[in-house]
Amino acid sequence: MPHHLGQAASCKLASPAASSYALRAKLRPALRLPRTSPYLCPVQQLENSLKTALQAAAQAVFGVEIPAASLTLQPTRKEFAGSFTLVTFALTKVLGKGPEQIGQALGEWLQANEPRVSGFNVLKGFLNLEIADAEWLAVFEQLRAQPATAPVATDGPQNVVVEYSSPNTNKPLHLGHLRNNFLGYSVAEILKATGATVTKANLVNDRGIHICKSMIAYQHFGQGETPQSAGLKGDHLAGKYYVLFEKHYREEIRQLEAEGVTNEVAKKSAPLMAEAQQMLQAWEAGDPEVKALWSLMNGWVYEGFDATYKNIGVDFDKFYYESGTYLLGKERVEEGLEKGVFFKKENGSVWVDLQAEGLDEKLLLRADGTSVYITQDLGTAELKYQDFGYDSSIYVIADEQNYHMQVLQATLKKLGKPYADAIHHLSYGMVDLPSGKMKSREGTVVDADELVRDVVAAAKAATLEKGKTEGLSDAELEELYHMLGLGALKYYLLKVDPKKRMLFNPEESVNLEGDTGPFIQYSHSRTAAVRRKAVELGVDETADWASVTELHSADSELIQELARYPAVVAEAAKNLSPAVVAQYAYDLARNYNRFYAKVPIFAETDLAKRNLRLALSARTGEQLKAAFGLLGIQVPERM
RNA sequence: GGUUGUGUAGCUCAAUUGGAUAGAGCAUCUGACUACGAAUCAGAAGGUUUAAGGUUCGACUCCUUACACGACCA
Repeated sequence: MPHHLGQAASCKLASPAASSYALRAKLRPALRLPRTSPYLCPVQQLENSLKTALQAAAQAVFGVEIPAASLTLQPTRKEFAGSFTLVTFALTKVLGKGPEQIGQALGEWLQANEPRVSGFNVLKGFLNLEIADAEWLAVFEQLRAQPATAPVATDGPQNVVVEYSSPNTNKPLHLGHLRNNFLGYSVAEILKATGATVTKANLVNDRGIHICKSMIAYQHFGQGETPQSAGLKGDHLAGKYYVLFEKHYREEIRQLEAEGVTNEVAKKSAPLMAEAQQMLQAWEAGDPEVKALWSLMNGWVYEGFDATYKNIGVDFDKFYYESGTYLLGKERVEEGLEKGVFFKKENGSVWVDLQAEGLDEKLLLRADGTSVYITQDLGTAELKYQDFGYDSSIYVIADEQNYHMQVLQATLKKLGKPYADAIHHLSYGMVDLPSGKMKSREGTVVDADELVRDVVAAAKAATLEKGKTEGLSDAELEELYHMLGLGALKYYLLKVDPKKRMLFNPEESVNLEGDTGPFIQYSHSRTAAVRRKAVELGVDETADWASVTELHSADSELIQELARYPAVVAEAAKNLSPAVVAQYAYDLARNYNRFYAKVPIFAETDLAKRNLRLALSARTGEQLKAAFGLLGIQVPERM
């Protein structure tokens, strides 16, 4: 490993040399391991027991056995009475009756024989079931038996590598990288919440023509400038020279064209580009002077990245560097030739034919023996498997590389790699601006560091305006502004389905009302205020509510929302979608605020009810914190 | 040209994977702070789900065709 990215680079999962792939393959013939049975959340358990009761009802009333799979139970829509709805259309054929008739008959039987069902109503083909308050109290008890952060067992993968961020070292991070970083971090945390072992990996693209461009420009115009002397973060300094290269390079092309050279030839023959190409060759040949400059500039960049990563709150367990892996793929190419799944053309270049897979012929190694992108990807995939023996390897990469990732997976399959099926491309859409696409050449790229500064400043201004932070120290205030600014930004980027292209509106991103991160952070700080007040009033925290028999609808609705959290985590993990968690956090916060406005807590005269509501409020706070933790967003005690 | 993704209120996003009258937020309008925190809550208005067919008890969701925008591959 040629470099270290500061503290973030602590590779606690560094692989022991003994863990060879061959050994692991023997130990692990199948990628999917047998699992403990998935954990069902209280709501799912209730649904299952309702299904069993419905089967019994069908048996008793119609004398027909219904498979559980044909019973579709869903949450009742808000405008109707009830909590669960059975769609009876699907049963008309099996039971030989009309949908209303079925609903009525099943409902009557349940109300008479199933104590959990306190009432029902039928509308067309929908049977709405009302659940007894005692059952909701039991559900809440069951939920509370586990802490909000308890792992949710699923039948998903248990040993996962999530590769994300993977920046180029010639310029600082921008808005697009932020979506990538937030997604990668969050998906890793969500998978951890299912009990999986997760390794966050970063494959740093530290070699190639792009960094040579920065280096050439630095040699020409740098005059020994350093991040310290320039007062610039290292990544921004490298970016400055990359821009300078492009500027002078364009100028050279223009001059050549003025002399009558065609654009195509000018691009290739411009002196600066020739120098950059030469430098790349010198680098590959190990030229000590070039390597020294490369180390120096990359070192600056890593310091800059390290600061940004720290600032935005993402981390990594393992760094890979292309300078260390780019040659590895050639072995895989040899392997493919030996196995006869790759072929050589007359000029010596190596290809794989993927037409049977609906793809194309793909170049794997150039005629001169130099590698292309996919060559190193083949090598890195193998290396990652040697290091971690994963049963799932997730690549967080923008959807412009969909084809590339398909080719990678298909090629690994051709090679007969057991881990080929474990590869998963988490493909996310690009981020657009109101002005259109981000284009680095047109200078419309939103810089990550600058953006973070802006959102934090906006959070600060709004917080000062509210003026509710009396008693916080200056340091605590700075922390709060940062928490709120980043909360707004992360939530904004994560609430959208990853696979969809999205629009970044700077004004909306710093908004803190409605469907925003700060709204949910505010809701959490409300639960914290309730807790403080309870302590202030000397309410016994262990006080129970055993005598409560009747609930307000706001109570039971909040319980129902709270109790589906484990199912939400499982779904988010299955779909690799932080948006599912974000949506849930918003729903829970809204539910809580409604509860807060509708029913009294401290003014409640029935002390058992008051105790229940305190417990509901506390649990809401824990789950908002847990859910936001999965998104990489912190929540404040007051704001 | 080939492959592929997307298209939902003025704008940004949802829709339990085929279920009820398609839901939220922003913006607009109206109400609620000497209530436990108004970064909140309650309400109004806003839709031929790009278009046309098809599949069935039922379609934003599945199929076909067209259109628009994007990405990738020559």
